[in-house]
Amino acid sequence: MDQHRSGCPINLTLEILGDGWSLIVIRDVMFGNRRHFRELLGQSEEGIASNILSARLKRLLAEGLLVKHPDPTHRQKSIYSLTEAAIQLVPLLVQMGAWGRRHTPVSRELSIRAQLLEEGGAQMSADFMDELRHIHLGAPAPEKSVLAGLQDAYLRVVAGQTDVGTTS
Amino acid sequence: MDQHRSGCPINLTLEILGDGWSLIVIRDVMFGNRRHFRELLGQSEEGIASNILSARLKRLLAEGLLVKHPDPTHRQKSIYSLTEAAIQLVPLLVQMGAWGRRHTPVSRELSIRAQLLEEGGAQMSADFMDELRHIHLGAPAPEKSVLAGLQDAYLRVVAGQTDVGTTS
DNA sequence: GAAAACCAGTTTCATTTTGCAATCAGTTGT
DNA sequence: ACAACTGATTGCAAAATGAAACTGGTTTTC
Repeated sequence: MDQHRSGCPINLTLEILGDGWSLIVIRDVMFGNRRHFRELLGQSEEGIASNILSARLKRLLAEGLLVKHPDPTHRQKSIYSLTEAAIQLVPLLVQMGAWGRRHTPVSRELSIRAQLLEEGGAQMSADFMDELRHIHLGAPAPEKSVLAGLQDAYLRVVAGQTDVGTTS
Repeated sequence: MDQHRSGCPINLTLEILGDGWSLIVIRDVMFGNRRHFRELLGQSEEGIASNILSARLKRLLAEGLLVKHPDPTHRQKSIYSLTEAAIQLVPLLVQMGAWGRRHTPVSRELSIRAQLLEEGGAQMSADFMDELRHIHLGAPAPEKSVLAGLQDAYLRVVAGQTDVGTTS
């Protein structure tokens, strides 16, 4: 947090998230529920290097988008959690997914979640954010799990079924 | 366009726009209606360097987010226009502005546009996109100009009036 | 209780990208 | 002819990235 290029909200958001990896990390914590260093390192589609992941986690902690807690089951492990600021990135990520689905060569398996979130509209995003507040901030659990529904749809697509999301 | 890291829509969007300057350039073309190299170079709040601007314009042309036309008034000048793909970034930029306004130290003058677009909702974004299609793609002109409204509000804030956007 | 596997990073080093200032050649106005 | 302006390019130092090996510690396995 030295000096800012300008006070424009788009610029300031870009100064925090405007690189190739920060939002990937947040995406994996948010949608993949990856909470440890090794989970983020190994199970990522994109294959982030350990030094880059380390640097990004450090920066996201400093920027207040993530919080680190010790893991009771393993003295060396830390559990990374989203903060409210990161949870409020949901609509932005939904828009990124929607744009990517329309203008880039996405794969079907990896875009089904984006499709469902786009079709689910603001209500679904709000429900998802409530669920994230439960998972990461300890808020009361919502009745239904958006995340489970997204994961179900993903697994169905991976399994080869193609009639997902067609609101017939 | 060599190899992609993954087929995830968020990742693919990040591969195109995940740097500190690309969205700044698009923002200036979109909201500031800067259409020439020099306009983008000199009148930007953030002070982009000429080699970076040159590289970014080249990449945005290659990615299909901008299009370049010769300027009839000057043989060396080019007019940069947004493509439909870039115009569809409006909701994303609105979300970036909304998040930035909530979680970064924005300045009042530079965030009034973001505030109005956020308050205007999906309808205002759609109207704005129609206006951009008129300006950049030659589509028929809409009745009312969103851009003029945003600029008005900006100038009112700069002039010192503080009762803008308070939906009393 | 020793060995193996796992953990969160760090170190090293080559390559690439940025940031900044100076420069460039072509174009236009005077 | 000449100065100002056009969209860039060049040179160079600093920073960021990427891949792999490595570290110090922890837990599991045999």
